[in-house]
Amino acid sequence: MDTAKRERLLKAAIKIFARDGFFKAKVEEIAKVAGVATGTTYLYFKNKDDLLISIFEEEMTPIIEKMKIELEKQKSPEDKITTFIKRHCQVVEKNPDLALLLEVELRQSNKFLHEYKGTKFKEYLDLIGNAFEEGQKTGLFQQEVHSSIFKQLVFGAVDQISTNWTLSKSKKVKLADAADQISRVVLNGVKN
Amino acid sequence: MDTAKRERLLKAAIKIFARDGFFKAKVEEIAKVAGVATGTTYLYFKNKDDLLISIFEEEMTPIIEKMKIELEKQKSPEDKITTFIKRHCQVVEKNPDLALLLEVELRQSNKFLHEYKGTKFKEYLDLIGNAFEEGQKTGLFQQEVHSSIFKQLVFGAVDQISTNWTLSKSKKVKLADAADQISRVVLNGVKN
DNA sequence: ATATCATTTTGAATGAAATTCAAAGATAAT
DNA sequence: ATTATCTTTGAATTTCATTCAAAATGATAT
Repeated sequence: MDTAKRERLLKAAIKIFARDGFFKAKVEEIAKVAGVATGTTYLYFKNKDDLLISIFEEEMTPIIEKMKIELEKQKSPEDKITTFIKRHCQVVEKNPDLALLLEVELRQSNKFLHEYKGTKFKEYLDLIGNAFEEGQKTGLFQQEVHSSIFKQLVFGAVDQISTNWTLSKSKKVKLADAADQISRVVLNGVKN
Repeated sequence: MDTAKRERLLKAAIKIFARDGFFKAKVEEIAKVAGVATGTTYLYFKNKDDLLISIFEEEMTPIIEKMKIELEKQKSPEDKITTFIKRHCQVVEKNPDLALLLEVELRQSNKFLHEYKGTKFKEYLDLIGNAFEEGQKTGLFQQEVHSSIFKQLVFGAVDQISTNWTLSKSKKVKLADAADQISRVVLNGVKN
């Protein structure tokens, strides 16, 4: 098992999937970009789907870990939520190819790879949910809003805005500004 | 141009796309369900992507029209936004197959994401954006939040929550309750 | 260093599905 | 009824994902 070759294939796949979309992307081209023959791809990955799943597994894990560490540094639930939104946007800004892929394929995953992907994505969402519940316990946030609604509301908002930013050509709006506005609205919206 | 035949193809496509997913669905089977030969599909639609985009266009148009009429009845910007969220959720609840198709499969189409970005979707988003700007003018809503951020925030939140509801098996949470909570958070979040 | 065996890589062959298009069928006009 | 035009057909073509027999590379023993 040549780890470097596997890594080259993963990076090439991120690039090509982001550019062409998962279904239009040609395995032949991913192999070419990685500098191997078409068939070699199938020595390192079961098939095209497995290539996508491996990207989730291997690229998402460290991102979630870093996010967890960052949130633990924040003392107040408010700061945790602000930090989550800000850092999510920073990750998107820094890895537009990966972001586009995760953003767009996530829904498909929700449908087809539900069993596999469920835990990883849930883990990410729960970072928001847990911070919110903590804030509810201390009386900072309203009791009337359910945490499972709040976490999806925040993720949905951030995801929509950052996906749109990634796809837009101009990039005249800074994503960090958008992050500030999202934080302002959602926190103001649930504070007592 | 045989309108009835075109309509039969569209309805067949909604059925088969919803059952098998866009990429697993075979054009041959859509044609069979519609009672025409495979090639006939290509006389009415440019290709498989165009079939999906046409579903979006033609099913979305009456939905947007009804939403517009409903919003015009509301006097305050606040009521317009609450109504938008509530009615979006009602439409999703009433047409789960179509909703799933628009929410999940549409995003898989490269054409939709990169090339199409149609006016229809913008039109829908602007219903939120316009209500928000109206509220800003009358001093009801904060000036610091930009309408293009607000409209995407609201749509992203509603879409995330309703997509998740559609995909979830249990359906124990009522989507109408979720809609109330979303309205509460986003309006409370931007009010002066 | 050479022969033998094992592992990895290759890219042409296979199969499945989207798309095309020449021929067949239907409709209208004279 | 015959010719011209327009529509539909489905087999042929094209485009990929995936497979696999052969070639290349590497490891081990003599």
